[in-house]
Amino acid sequence: MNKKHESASPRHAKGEDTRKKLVEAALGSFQAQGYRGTGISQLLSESGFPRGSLYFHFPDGKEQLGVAAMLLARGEIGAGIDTAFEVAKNPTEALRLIADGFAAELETSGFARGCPVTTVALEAGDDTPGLRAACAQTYDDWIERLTAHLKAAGMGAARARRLAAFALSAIEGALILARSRRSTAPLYEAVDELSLLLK
Amino acid sequence: MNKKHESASPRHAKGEDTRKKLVEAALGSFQAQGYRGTGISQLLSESGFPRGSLYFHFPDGKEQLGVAAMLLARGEIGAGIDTAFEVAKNPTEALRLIADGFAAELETSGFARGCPVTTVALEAGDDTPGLRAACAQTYDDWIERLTAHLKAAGMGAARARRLAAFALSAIEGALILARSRRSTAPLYEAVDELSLLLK
DNA sequence: TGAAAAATATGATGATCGGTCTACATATTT
DNA sequence: AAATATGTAGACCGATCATCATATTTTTCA
Repeated sequence: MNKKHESASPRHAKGEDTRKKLVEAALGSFQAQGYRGTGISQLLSESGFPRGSLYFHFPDGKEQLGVAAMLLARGEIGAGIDTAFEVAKNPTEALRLIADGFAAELETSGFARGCPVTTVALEAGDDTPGLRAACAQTYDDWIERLTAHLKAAGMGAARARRLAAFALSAIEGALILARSRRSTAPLYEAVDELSLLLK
Repeated sequence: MNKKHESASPRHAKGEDTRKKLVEAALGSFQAQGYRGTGISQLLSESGFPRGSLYFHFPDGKEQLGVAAMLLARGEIGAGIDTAFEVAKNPTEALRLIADGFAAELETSGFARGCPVTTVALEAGDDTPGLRAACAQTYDDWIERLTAHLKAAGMGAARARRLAAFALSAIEGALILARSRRSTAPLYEAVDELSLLLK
């Protein structure tokens, strides 16, 4: 009768589960419609949870939910970066794999879902300082990962850090153009140009 | 008593003047706070116009105002691109001048104002198709201008178009990182890396 | 000039939706 | 059995955008 003991992951209390689903739903909607473009009510009706559940898990409301969503995005895309560099033979190929991931996201969503962080970062102003900080930390985390991988590929530390930041800039910008033009071409063109610098 | 005759610019009907001021106020607020983050009421109280005036000049409401703002941004930044390439000796220097412009905008606003189009473009979804189109056209316009200038500098047509799009990607992405980290460094680093490709 | 017509300005109003909070019910743990 | 964790329901207030009927100004043209 007790369901808790048959759970596959005993560490997962039931509450953690609804919390996780809320964050996932939030990330998906934020990514496609933006932070302000996503209403709490919409989020709840989509995920099926009642209103109060959200405010139990996120007493500080929408912004706290946004921060959690950014944290999730950081981990997901960060892991994507790591595996891309592990699988690929060289940095150029790794960037191409990363581009593949974003391209798939764009195409399966009708070019609605670009970078989940950028979408939110541009909306986060002084009124949502926590959200703003979470976005900034996410970018920093990705740059650090990229830097580490470039160094591991034999690049000098200073050059690696610089190229890592530039690669992120270029890819983020290409994602915006790609979304706007409804084409993944800018993404792959950016990778091609970046590969010229990866020598 | 009649004020109309002492106007310095006889071509400017009075109505056009308030329309222009509304668009300028809108662009400024959209750039700093985003499209959805900017309320009509806020816009009106800032510019001092009554509510009805806006809906007289923009019967389709906020979205039409947004489209007009994007058109203004297109012209302003487009002109900035042109003059940068006219003044500069080479494309690298031109990009640096363009970066200077964005850097000044960032710093005078406490890193609140990045690219006015990107801020809006990521918020424009299927619910605001006109706004989305206006953003896309603006990017296209800028890429065309950049392409023309690169070709004028002796670059092949295909390479020019490709580099133009990549340069825009890189600068737009750098603007996002710059805003997020509250530093203009990513902007100039992007220009430095781009200059390596401009040979 | 002067009166009709068009253009523009005005602000009260409404319907909707936003995020937040409170009070209570149920489940789970101690 | 007591205590805590979580789920549920609905009411709240403020802000949002859009609309309207009505002034006022500007233009037209007889």
